[in-house]
Amino acid sequence: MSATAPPAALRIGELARRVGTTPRTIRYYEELGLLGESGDRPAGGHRSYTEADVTHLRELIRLRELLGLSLEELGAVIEAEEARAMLRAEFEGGVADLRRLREILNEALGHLDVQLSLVLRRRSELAALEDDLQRRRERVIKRLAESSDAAADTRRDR
Amino acid sequence: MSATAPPAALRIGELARRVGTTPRTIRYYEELGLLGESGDRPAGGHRSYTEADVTHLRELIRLRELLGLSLEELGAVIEAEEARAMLRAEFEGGVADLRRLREILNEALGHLDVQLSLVLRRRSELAALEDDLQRRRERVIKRLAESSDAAADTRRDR
DNA sequence: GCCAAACATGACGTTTACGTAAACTACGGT
DNA sequence: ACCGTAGTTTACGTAAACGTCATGTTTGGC
Repeated sequence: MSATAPPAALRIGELARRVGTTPRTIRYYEELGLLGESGDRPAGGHRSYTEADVTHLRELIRLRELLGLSLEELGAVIEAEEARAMLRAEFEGGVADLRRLREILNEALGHLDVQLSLVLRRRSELAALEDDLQRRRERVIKRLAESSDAAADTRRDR
Repeated sequence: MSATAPPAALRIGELARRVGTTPRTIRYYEELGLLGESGDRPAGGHRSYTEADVTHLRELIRLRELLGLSLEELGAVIEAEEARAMLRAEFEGGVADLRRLREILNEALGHLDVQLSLVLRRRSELAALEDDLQRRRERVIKRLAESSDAAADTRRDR
């Protein structure tokens, strides 16, 4: 009996269903290097994924959709995740030196900051758009009110 | 001398430069029906645009980029602008009836609301993403601090 | 050990959103 | 009237991001 429940390995179809995409897309992303090559696979054997892969892939899709990044840009951006994986891998089998740890953490921090800056820019652009739309909406409403007044005048006049 | 300054007609190259795109793209958009067909053109004659077209095209590009809409979806969404144009056209040559006016205004309002709802959804999704990133950032920073403490311990121990 | 369902691996097809080249034409200035 | 620059149409090309077979292989269950 293990202390933590087994990760319950997923196959590509399940993973696809879980994140709302298709197996083909997942293989494509792997081909582009956006998803770790699933370690060692018997060459022809089925790909196997963990719960962590689910969140990772969801994250990829989220960045793609919300920031409008191309898959290539995405690859450049998500090296933060790789740093995290690297960290986990290095500490999996025992202790590692602190110097290396802080190196990795700093790298991850840099990548997170890049992503945050992208998000902030988008956010402000969206806010500007929203303001414009809101202003236009007000103007339309004002004109509707005016037209209503005019109609009232007409009724009064006749 | 006219009361208002002449609209200073633009040709396709200038328009493209102004909005940061290419003539090809503009013709393509026209082909898809996203840009009014420039009224009557001598069949082979140059396309002519006004300052209003500049803002209109900018708006299209903005919606496309920020909301991640396909050109087809865009076409469905921007009928608000067409309503506005219709209104302007109908009132250009004189008076029109109030019933029709309010009809058009209500239509425009509906389309604006659709756009606003799209923007709001995006906005909240982006906010969620930002929160996640921020949280992760905090965690990394905390771990960096911890590693700094550990380093201090090491120095003290030796 | 067998079998159906799911997966693997090419390879080619498809859609979207334009780019690019060719051959011809229109416009504005001198 | 001429001429260079920019524009027109038509058509084919293309990069990105997958979809869609076809064919063979794995896996989990009985």
